[in-house]
Amino acid sequence: METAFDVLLKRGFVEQCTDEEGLRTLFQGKKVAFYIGFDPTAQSLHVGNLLGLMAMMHLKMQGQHPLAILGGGTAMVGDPSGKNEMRDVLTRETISRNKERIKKQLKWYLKPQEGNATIVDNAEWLLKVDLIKFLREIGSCFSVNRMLTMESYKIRLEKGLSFLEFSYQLLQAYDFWQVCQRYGCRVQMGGSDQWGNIVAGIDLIRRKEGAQAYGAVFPILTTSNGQKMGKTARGAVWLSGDILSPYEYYQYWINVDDQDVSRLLKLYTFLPLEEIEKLSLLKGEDIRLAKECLAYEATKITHGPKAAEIAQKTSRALFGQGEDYSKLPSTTINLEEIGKGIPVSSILVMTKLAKSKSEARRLIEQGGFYWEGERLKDKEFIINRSFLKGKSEFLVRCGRKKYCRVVVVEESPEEMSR
RNA sequence: GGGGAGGUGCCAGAGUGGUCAAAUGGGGCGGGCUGUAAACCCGUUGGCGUUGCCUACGAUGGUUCAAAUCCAUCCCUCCCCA
Repeated sequence: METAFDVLLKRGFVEQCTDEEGLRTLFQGKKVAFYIGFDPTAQSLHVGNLLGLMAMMHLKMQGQHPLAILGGGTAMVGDPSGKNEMRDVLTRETISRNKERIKKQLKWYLKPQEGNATIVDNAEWLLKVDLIKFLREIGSCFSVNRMLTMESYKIRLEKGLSFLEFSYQLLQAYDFWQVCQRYGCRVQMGGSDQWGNIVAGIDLIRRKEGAQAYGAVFPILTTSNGQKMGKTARGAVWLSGDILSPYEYYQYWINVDDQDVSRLLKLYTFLPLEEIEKLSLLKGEDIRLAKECLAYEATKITHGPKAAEIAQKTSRALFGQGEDYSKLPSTTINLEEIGKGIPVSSILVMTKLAKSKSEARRLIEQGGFYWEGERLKDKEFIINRSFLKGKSEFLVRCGRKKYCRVVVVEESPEEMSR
């Protein structure tokens, strides 16, 4: 019989786990609480975190009970795993700001209000911990010798590791023990860099409870030629729409490597495996169709069906047939300003297509700027009223695939709101 | 606490008084080729009012006509010893 765990296995979510048979039996039939932690170290979760969320959603659909730990306590310390440099110690204010945002995201995916999913903040127990008691009860269970041999510390042992970060593993192990007691949770999952921390928790539970706990880790997201995925020019692929618009999110998926499509479809969409198999048979140019499915489904999951549709329409309009790119991110410019004349380089900065005027000039010079589809190579060009020819909306393109809409308005937005 | 080595651009890593906005590689960006793919080739990669100016080589002061380079103090990291 196929268990919920098998679903994850088949879709390629499991890179490594402690006891495959054990997990399979555990997931047979009855509800099992399992947990994944999310530390609020940034303003938003990113596609890497989404992998865990996808796993949680899958298991939830299979009738299991996911438990998300919001790492309000652990974020105070900072996980050194997988990092090759010391982390900045985040201020309490930053953490609590991030926490609010990330909690919203977790709710969006896990929908705890429907039941069968729980979100807890580990600050709840970690902030109350008494140091001496902790060291005696938990610290005594850890062997520094053993910790030092762990892969996750290896880089950092060369580059520097403070005690603060070193102790992170104890906190995560403690977390696991806590949720084991509080929720009867005996399974933890995470990114592959979490292996060490997860195993530490399993050991702690064995020592404290004499109980068997389990762990599984997801593969690291790399492109087929070995580079880390989830990076764009603008940094990580954020899940929050106000940092990365649904359109840009959609584009990220559309632009994925051919060779990664099938794997990503399994991981980042809920499409049935048979369907994915069919899509994987596509060859050459047609692979784009599979990418469209991927992009659409993935965008639907994080931004909703409506946003996904708009993103798809916009994308098609810009790169294929169709005219409706009205939903493309746009920048408004005051007509009065245009009257005075604005250098093109400034327009590029305003539309955020270039970070600075120097960069904008460079880009124009190199022939990477297009105004209404026409290459404009004069970096000193001044946009003025006569150039607009009475139109009030323009499509601006930068490079091969970055677009922005420029809308000319009579008055500045501030004046309009007054 | 003692001794040694270091902190350079997005990253890695040269440079050890002027010729340094800083070699080289990676990454990024732009162009070409294409399928909004990969690979490959070419160009580019601090900012600005761009033949010039400003800000930058851990921080702050100092020496000098001139400092990433010399001196002082401080902060941080690594290694060895305790």
